[in-house]
Amino acid sequence: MASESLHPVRVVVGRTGLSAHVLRAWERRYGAVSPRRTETNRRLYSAAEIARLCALQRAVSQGHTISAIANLSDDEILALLGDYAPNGPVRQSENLLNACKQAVQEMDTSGLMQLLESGMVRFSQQGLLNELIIPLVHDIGEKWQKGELRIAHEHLALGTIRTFLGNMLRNASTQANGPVVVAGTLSGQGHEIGALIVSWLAASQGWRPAYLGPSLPAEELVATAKQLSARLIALSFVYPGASTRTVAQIEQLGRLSKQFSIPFIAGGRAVICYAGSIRAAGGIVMAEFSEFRAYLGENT
Amino acid sequence: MASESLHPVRVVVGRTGLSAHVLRAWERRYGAVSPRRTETNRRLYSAAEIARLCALQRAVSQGHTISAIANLSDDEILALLGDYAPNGPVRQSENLLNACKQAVQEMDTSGLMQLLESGMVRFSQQGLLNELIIPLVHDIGEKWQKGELRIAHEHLALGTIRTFLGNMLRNASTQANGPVVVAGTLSGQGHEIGALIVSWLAASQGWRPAYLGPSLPAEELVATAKQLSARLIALSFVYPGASTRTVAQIEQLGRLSKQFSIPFIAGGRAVICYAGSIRAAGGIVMAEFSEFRAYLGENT
DNA sequence: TAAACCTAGACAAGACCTATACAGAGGCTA
DNA sequence: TAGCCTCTGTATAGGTCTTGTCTAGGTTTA
Repeated sequence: MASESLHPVRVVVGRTGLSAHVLRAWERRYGAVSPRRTETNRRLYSAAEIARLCALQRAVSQGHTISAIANLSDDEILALLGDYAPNGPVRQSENLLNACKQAVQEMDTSGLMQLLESGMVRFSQQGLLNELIIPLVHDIGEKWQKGELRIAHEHLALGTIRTFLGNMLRNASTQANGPVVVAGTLSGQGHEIGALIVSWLAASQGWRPAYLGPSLPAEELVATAKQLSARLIALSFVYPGASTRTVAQIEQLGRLSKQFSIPFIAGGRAVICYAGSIRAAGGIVMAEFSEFRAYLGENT
Repeated sequence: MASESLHPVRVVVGRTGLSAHVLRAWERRYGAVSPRRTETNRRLYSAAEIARLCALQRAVSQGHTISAIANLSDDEILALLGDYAPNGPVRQSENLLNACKQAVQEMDTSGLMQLLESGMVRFSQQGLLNELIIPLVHDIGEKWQKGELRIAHEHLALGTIRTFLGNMLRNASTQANGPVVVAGTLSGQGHEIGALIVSWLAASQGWRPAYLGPSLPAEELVATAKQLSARLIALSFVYPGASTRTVAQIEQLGRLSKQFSIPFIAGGRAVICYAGSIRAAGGIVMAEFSEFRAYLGENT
């Protein structure tokens, strides 16, 4: 097979933060890596070698001596760093979740994104949602309310998760002729993660989601649903307190939904606060994503 | 096959930002492209060749050496850039911007995403911003104000663009030791595209952006900047009208910015409305992304 | 005729290589 | 405690390779 991507030394310097001198010293003295060479003897590092160097550097900064660890296997280095548990999947998910929480605390967005992506590889969709993303989002919400995280932590983390989910949504294979579901949140509900998850779930069940984002008036949701001949409108509620504004929006949505006979369905952490209004307006209340998944499966 | 559009060298210079000298050197020394010639020996570049040159340029700016990558296939170059190769043939539309506008009108998010991605292949970063994304966002804003688009169109389109930019940001290679810039918008400024673009530009100039998303109080921005030892705070203003709330936030930011001596810089469509307050608070006003890029380059 | 474009060749900055030296931190021994 | 050793990041010297830029001189275009 042809060349996997190979990188000159300056890329490695930039990505690892190690100086070129150190890179050469580690190679010469301890054989930490063995990069290939060009015909003219320039080093060419593979992505795996760069990752290894990053791991080595982290281990060194944690107090290990380079001479002692330079010739360990990749797995051993990762084990040293503690973020890789060769045990059962339970441990793994716990570790991953904790690592994510720590990344949030440290405002390390690229680290968080990497962890999410590694979760994508390690879990099924359902597992990823139930064991990583949802607990993480809940944890962030709670810590924020308790004042343990600043607003900035929350924004940084949710922004990263948003990008991650947006990606998942984009890469989910969409059926060309699947039924359309319009997803979003009502005016005043500014939290979009739930609606994104819903869109992603729908896409993975063969529906075609139209993700409208947060804070939309009821008319807009319905008008869009009409234009796209949607078979369903899905909403997410996160802010509790049953604000009158939100209730009014729900009532209006109920009227329009009947008029054009497009059913709507509601979920999210705060959906129970609005359950009465939603049922009265003719909507379906779902407490769990799994119920939503089942609903989608039955009505494809 | 009828005449596909062929472009003289000056067009290529404009679109790629490479000098004519460099274009010829890459061709002569590494065979990066093989443009056709007129009868009088002038070079004529195809759209595909221009795209290839853009991709090569991006790869070089990420640290690859031109000699090593000039003779890779198009797909290999894209793989190097971390973008996945488009599975289908790239839609050949002479005017990408119009196609995007139409996709917005038709609420075709996946079409819009595809178009944005093909733009990524076809333009340099600069070209993509100036010729596609910024005009598109402006167009959406204008049509929305005129009532030609519904809110839902706007949300759908901006959500897609958000995901796209979030991706660009993620894939931009980050320097391990680059200076940190905190990017976001102040409370009341809910439009995040500008701040995302800023983060992306910063990342591509060797900075490490912390993208905080929209609507943050000044204290949060500064506290985050302090925690991350940021060298700069970058803001985006989109809503005009000089609301007193925003002005108050700017003033507070000015105070905190002085206190901790972290400079701040502001851009965005509505920045002129606030230029007075910003300058009074000690901030730098930038009307164009190119100025911002220059600032970043000088202060790395 | 001025500006744009072409070829061919030259040049200089700087990126990268090897080899060697050096100095501070820490540990071990007497 | 002094003396000595190892470990490890950093610096220097001197060479090669890479690559953007420039020059010189000719041709085409507007």
